[in-house]
Amino acid sequence: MFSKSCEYAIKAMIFVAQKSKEEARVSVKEIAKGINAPEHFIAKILQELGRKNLLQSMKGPNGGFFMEKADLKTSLSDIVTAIDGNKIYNDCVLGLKACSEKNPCPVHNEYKEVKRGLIRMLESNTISDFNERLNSGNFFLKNN
Amino acid sequence: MFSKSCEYAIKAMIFVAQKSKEEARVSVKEIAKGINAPEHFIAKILQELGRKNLLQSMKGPNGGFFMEKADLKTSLSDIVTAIDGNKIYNDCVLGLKACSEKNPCPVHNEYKEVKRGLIRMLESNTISDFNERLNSGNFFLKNN
DNA sequence: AAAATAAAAGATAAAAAACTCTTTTTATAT
DNA sequence: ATATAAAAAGAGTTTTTTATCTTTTATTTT
Repeated sequence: MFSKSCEYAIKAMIFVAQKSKEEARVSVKEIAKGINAPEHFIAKILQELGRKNLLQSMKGPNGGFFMEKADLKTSLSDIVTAIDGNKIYNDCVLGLKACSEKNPCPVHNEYKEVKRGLIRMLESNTISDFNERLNSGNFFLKNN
Repeated sequence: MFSKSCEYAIKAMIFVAQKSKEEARVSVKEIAKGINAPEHFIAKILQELGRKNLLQSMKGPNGGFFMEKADLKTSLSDIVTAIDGNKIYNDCVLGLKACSEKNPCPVHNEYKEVKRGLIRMLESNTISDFNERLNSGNFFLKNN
């Protein structure tokens, strides 16, 4: 569904959001540990998320990654698009370049419904939604 | 969504089904050309589909791939599972091994609905459905 | 100003996926 | 029987993705 990078990105965004409640900054090391991701790899992803302005960062002592209030409005779709591009929106399930509404592949119409549901899900779920869920204690991000 | 191999597999299955209406056998070369797939690569995939008994093959002159009536009942799900395994059924969207109904990740419940739709789609669409659609002339498999 | 800390950037390495080439096996036709 | 055709199998190669290591730049603290 998503690339590994994208999975990490989503987890990292949620993790940073959780941690930056009390104005704290989170280092790459903490994030990597917190979401079981390879440190230097997640660093690259965080850089990209920063470039795309989905979260903020500061260098130097007491630096790290953090979120402003606006960043909490980021949707899953924003993250997925930032890291994996918009192939979920555009590409044919069978990888046919010519596939379209007017020239549909045999799976097109059936997949359209699934895709609609997926996109709706991606666009309606935001980081602050996830935050609330985690705060409730009924959801988890840890892998073990 | 699916691996490249899996996309090819689906296209190949549909292509062979189309061609084996009149008892004909189709060579790897024809299939490769017909679905714009690299010849030796699709050959491997066809081998695997054969091993899993989703289609039939014969060696030698006038040999090639073909389908028996029963093979037309193959669902998209059968093909996807044969090539990509059942990660669509089992894996967490965020790649969390510990994610489950009892221990859900923040995306779990929302994704569950999407997944349900996807699986329904995969299981209810068969090769013969695609065949009929292609026969109607309103659907296409060619890439250009 | 100097030392320390942490992200940014760049370069390299390992693993997986996609693709290619060669040889072997099996069936058919002559 | 022999030659031929086509898949099966095996052994690479290339490309992409994932992961690691090193150097540079920015910020803070002393």
